[in-house]
Amino acid sequence: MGKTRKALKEALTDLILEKGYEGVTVQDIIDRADVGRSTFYAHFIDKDDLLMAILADLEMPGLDPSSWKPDDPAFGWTLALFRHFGSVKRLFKAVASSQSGSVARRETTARLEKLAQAELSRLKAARKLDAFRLETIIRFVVGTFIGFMDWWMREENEHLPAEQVDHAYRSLVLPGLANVLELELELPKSL
Amino acid sequence: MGKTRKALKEALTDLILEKGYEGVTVQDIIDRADVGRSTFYAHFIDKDDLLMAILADLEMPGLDPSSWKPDDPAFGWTLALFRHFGSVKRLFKAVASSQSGSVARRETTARLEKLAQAELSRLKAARKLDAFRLETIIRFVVGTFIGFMDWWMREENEHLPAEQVDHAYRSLVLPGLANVLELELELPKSL
DNA sequence: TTCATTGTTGAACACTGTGTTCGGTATCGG
DNA sequence: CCGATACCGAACACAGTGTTCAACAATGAA
Repeated sequence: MGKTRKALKEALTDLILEKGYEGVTVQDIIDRADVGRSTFYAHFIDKDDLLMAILADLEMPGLDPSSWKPDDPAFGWTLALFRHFGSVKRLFKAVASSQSGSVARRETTARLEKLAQAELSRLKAARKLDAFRLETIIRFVVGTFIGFMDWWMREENEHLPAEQVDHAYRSLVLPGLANVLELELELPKSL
Repeated sequence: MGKTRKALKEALTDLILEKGYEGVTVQDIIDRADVGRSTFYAHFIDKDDLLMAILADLEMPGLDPSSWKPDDPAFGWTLALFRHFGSVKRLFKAVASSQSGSVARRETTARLEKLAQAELSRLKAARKLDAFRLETIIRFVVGTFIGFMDWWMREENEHLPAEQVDHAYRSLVLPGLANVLELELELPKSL
């Protein structure tokens, strides 16, 4: 299992939440994990590498597009995503919040873009739109999703249930999608 | 006028565009600006301070809420904003893109949030919504705006006219606003 | 038990970058 | 010409990174 690796991951996770990714030094990490300096470098190339290892623990199970049915509601999986990230809040905050290294954030964004990509082709949106417009839309869907996650992870909003966050997300984002995709989507009212 | 200050600002602007904010060292800056090390620190506290000085050159003239009329169209100022940032593209890319220090980005976000704040109170949205919902909406408006700027500033999209970017922005963002604010807005179709 | 393997340790080191200090030089208005 | 101000650059102390190495500990198979 790797006791040392685990200790290092937990140490970095804690430290990021305490003082932000940039502010954490390798010395801080090995002190917290009670591990020798050379041991750190025996396991990870550098701080970024350790962060990516933590990111790997943030898998998105059951959210792969292959399980979607053709007649599922459009973007019906957003609630599942919010729920999942909510259940590993600590990890997500450490790894993908604006406080963290941009490496991990880019990785997360890239993964979500694949999801959105798959969804749009399932909806046959590609028929009406060129690649350029598709990319714009994907960036919009993912950018706003991460924006909402950031906002949710702020201390004042942590207590909100995933349902409410998802509802807010859908109220603000789906109307725009319906507009440009010329689709009828079930729109949540108000906020 | 400050010849040295100007040289330093231009040096950092260039260097950020070449290799990203994080990758630029003080040594790089003073070499490029052809300025002594101690001179740098005589003018600026550190790299972040210099970045903030560049940010100050990115003023948003004529975009202050005090000039708005009560019957202006809702969010009618977005095009002016896109145009303005487009006209100082280099500066904006250096200072507020995802490549740059998060300090300047936060500053920019904060300024835009004030704009959005003012717009929402002009629209009397505050009557229907509590502070919590208002904040959510403001974050949405500003987050998406910066997202579109980021996307516009990418090399492949640089050539796009501000009008097209604004149109895409409005098509995707305004419908959501109309939905939650229960307002009728002029919605641009398609993309 | 013995032995080899594998993981761990911490000190020492070279290196890069930061921010300060200080004596000396250039420039320019009055 | 004087003096103020701006600039220069070498030297320094400091913090952090990533590497190396000889020694030590733990484990498990024969």
